[in-house]
Amino acid sequence: MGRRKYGDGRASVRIQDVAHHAGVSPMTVSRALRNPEKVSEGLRRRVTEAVDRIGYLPNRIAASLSSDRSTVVGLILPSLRNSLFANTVQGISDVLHTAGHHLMIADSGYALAEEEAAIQAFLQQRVCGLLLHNTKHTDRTRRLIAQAMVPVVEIGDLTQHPLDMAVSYSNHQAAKAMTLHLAGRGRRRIGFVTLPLEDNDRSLERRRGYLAALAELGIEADPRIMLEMPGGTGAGAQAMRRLMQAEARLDAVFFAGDVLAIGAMLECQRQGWTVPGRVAIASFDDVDMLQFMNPAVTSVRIPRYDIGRCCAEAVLDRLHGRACEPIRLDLKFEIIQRNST
Amino acid sequence: MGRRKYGDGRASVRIQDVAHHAGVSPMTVSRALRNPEKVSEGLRRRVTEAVDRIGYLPNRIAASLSSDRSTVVGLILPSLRNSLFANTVQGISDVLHTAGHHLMIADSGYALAEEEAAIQAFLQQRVCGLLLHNTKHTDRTRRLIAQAMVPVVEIGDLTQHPLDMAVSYSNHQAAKAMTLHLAGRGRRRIGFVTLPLEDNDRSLERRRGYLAALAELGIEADPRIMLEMPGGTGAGAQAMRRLMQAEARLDAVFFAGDVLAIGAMLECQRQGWTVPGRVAIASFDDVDMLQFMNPAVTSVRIPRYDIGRCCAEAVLDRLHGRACEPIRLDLKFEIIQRNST
DNA sequence: TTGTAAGCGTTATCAC
DNA sequence: GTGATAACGCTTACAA
Repeated sequence: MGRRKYGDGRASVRIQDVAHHAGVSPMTVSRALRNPEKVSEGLRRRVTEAVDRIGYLPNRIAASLSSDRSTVVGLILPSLRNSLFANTVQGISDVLHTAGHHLMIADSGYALAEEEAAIQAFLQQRVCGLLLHNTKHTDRTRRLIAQAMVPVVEIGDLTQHPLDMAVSYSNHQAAKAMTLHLAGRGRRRIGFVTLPLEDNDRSLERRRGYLAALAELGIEADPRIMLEMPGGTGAGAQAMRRLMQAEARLDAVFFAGDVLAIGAMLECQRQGWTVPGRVAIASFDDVDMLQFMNPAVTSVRIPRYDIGRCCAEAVLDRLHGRACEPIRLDLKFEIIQRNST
Repeated sequence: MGRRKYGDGRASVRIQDVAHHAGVSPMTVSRALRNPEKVSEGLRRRVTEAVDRIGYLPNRIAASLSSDRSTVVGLILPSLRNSLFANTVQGISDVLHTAGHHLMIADSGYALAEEEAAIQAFLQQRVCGLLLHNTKHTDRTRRLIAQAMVPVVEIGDLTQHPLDMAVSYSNHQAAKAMTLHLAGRGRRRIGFVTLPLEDNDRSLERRRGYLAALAELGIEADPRIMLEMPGGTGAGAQAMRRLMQAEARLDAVFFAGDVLAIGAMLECQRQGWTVPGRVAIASFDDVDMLQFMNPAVTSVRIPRYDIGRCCAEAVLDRLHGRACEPIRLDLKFEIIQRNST
């Protein structure tokens, strides 16, 4: 036996209620709402009137179960606090919204195991697509995704071997390009400050890019001027002090994170180290702030919003049967040169 | 007749498949997974083994439909780009994650009609709770929510008359307190720069707070030194110039938005207007950056992360039958005084 | 163009 | 402690 016994009262209005009020069958209601053109005008009007009168809100849970189609896309970021991701999220949201889809968000706290848990949870919610910032994953994550038959886009780095699709830019190339830019401005002793490397493919790729540039330039990498720091303005300031102390001939620092760079700039002001006279400063991720610093800071600009748009579109394309083969889309980057270099 | 005809193959493994493999009924599988203690140890193990072997992921869509219980909370923000909200989102996510719940996000683009549409969409998804940054809503929004029987928390301002619950701080009191602080530092001609006011209850409350403080101080409000600006560092800089031009005796400016204040600070540096000598600067929303400016900027600190935690907890409490009466929780604010005032 | 019947994968209920 | 059965509210497939 079922429930609905002691007037336990589910609150919500069902399609059948609309059908009664409009004097039609539930199927006609369903059609009138989803394919109005497939229903005669009279019925169509009676249905929409009934819907308005009794306040019917179609139950998408039931629709999803029945049709085996979901409209929810899952996004997993390392952190929700990072304002850089905000642009990407907005791009995703804009595209999904236009298509009548929805967005679920989780964060992995920069932990692979948490990413795995979040993916499992999303698959249980039967999301119709998965957007992952990470490109490094646990084995079980790979297995889950292989089984799931759901489009997946990795967006944090243009990895060589995506799980499925990749829409991003090359952290490696970007970091290399910026290092070469500094060299092009006559700098030779170029420090490098990275965010934590553990399980972070983006940070690792950026460091690799920096090292690749040095190799190409025939400059030997000097571990004393390569720092791994936590995030935050304070960490940037501290890094700046430590580098200046470690190497008197230091003539440039490349910060692989915007907040670090800002902290470093402010520290230079405090210490009276002129930029770029005494030392050049370059940043990754072109936040608004950098161009308003004094001097304005040279930076790698990443098309974060576009990455969001394109990864969402990649999922939708797959769902709609357009563009069925896995894509690997490079949205590039730009070196924005300003007065700090 | 149903489907499952020409081997159209829904991919996913069902509870029944687990049941077969474990040699038990589907109900036992369901119980073993949700209430392990209600199943004998032997069956429990057989079930978990079967689950692992065939890679079963419970279908939460079906579970939700059957049990009329969802684990998804919907959050609607004016924008996803604003990094201030990021802290709140993280707080929400942390709490929901711990409780095994999930988060859907949408943005209203600061438009009431979009908020309404997002709420309708979320209700169709049968979210178990709704978190709204806005406190101003369309009539239809109010009707939708009244019908929905879902816990709702408004988090952008501690409104006097919440739809249901409110977890926030008083924008009015905060702006008033900061204005009084400036007066307490001997300032009399205090400019005020706000973000767009239209349909934005937070901005309106902040301006009301500013005006209330002036009234209390017996200072007449001067429209020439009250500006409404779009967001961004550039707008802050521009506002600063216009205010200095409009009123030579200007001795303080209160920016009701952190990015505006930063832009203004940078402009003061460029123009050689000493802070706080020539003019004091105060900000709303204590972002990291403000304390690293030179001089560090006095600001209202809002407990954004805690607001996120508490609003999520309010929803969960209601769902679990704890704390059934509507709460209105004031998380307060702090005036962080620094060298700019 | 409209309606009927079956079934989506789970859980609530009751019987054993 | 375990299982059979009937829903949950919708859509697919097919018949009229």
